[in-house]
Amino acid sequence: MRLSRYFLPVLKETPSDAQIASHRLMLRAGMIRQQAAGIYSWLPLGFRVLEKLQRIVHEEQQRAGHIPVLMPTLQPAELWRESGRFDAYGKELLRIRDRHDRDMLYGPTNEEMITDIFRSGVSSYKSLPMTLYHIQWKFRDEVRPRFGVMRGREFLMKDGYNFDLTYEDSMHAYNRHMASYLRTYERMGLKAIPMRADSGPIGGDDTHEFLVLADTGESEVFYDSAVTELTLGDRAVDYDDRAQLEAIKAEWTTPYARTDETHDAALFEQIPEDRRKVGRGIEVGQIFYFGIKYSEPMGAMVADETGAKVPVHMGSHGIGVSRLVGALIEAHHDDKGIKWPEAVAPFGAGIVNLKVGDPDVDAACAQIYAALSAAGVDPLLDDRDERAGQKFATMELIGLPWRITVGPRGLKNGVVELTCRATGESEELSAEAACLKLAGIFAGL
RNA sequence: CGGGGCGUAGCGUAGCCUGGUAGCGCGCCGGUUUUGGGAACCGGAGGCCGCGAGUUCGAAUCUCGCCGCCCCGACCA
Repeated sequence: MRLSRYFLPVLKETPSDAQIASHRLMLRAGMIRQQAAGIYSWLPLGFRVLEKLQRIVHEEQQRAGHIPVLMPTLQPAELWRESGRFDAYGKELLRIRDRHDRDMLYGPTNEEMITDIFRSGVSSYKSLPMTLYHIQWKFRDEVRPRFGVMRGREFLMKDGYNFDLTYEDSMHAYNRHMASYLRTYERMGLKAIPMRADSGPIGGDDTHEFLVLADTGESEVFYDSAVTELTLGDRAVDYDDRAQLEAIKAEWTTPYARTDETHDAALFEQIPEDRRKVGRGIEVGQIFYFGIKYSEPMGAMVADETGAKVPVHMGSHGIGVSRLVGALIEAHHDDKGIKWPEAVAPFGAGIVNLKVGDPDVDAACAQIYAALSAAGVDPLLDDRDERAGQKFATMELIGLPWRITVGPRGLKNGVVELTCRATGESEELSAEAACLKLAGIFAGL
């Protein structure tokens, strides 16, 4: 993309109603624009990040064998009356009436609807196990939205629902989600720690939430630092291997890690003192097992081997996709701006043309642009007629992981400058070498 | 939902107390000089001062009502 043809409304000054870093930076980098309290438009740069996150989530879900669907944002109240939640949910549920005076709602979650879909299409245990998921906008009419997209009223979420014949099968689905979530966050460049959690209004027995450590997090967290050392790395995960998934779950959930809701001071004290950590975290996902809470009242039954109709065991599992954008920035920024991990950066590299109009510089930039595009780096070329300082500041603000600076001075010596946003380190090398290096870095993503 | 605060140009703000031509910085447009870290100068465009009533000769300013937004707390993915 060429910056001169793009829409990137960056702000030099910070809008007054943004308190935390991610909110400030998202507004300043022209990623979002607020339309009402807790409701945002996603401008081109922000939309790119959101799409990259969605792609990773889709890939990892499908790798785990989960099946994508798409359910509507608006739901009929009838389904929620069946489960009893239409009246039980409280004011966070946005209720709407259509022209025929029918009660509708803007879905904050989809347990009822997915259960309805399941019961109308599945009647035998032979169809199990099955996990359906979608990525869709949700709405919770929070009393007090804040922190930009981290706690908006409208938010994009991946929510998945598993259907299994037995408790054991359902726990396998739980572990599958645990492992796939770990992979998902790791791919995004985040360290998310599963913590034992409260089940809240969705209800359920077994549940973990995934928290990204950040000073601005909304929850206080207590953990054994050993858990932050864990990494899935290149490990081959076989989602059908129950023993392996059980082991992964044990590995991540054995070290103490809890939010203040479930914190147990006595247990915490048993951790060696140098590993005992207290901090704050941003919740970016949660997995639940809730058994037959919905399948029984809503009649989601299958015939088992004996022909008896039994309610299916279910769980639901969410990843806060739009919130992740904020969490990523909280985890990766400095006083100059955002520092995107390569896998989720809106563009892989920025090419700064220091002398627009100079035939040699223009030609070199075009060449680099073509090479990076061909290599899948997805570059952003700053071909505006602006001063160097302004271009550098923009690149740093929007946080592209790599910057290639091309000017007459360097070209005279046959070099360009390659700068890493994360470390701030620069090196001079030929344009070809710079492109080759970036191609290598992005090849694995 | 309790407490506090704020709505003035795209963004940040002054003016409001004490009523009388709506100002500044950034950004934007044109020009000249500049050009490897947010340039300088000259010229310019852009405001129903959140909305509605009231008081007054006269309201951004005072009064009342409404709407919107933000912060702290409770709540929450």
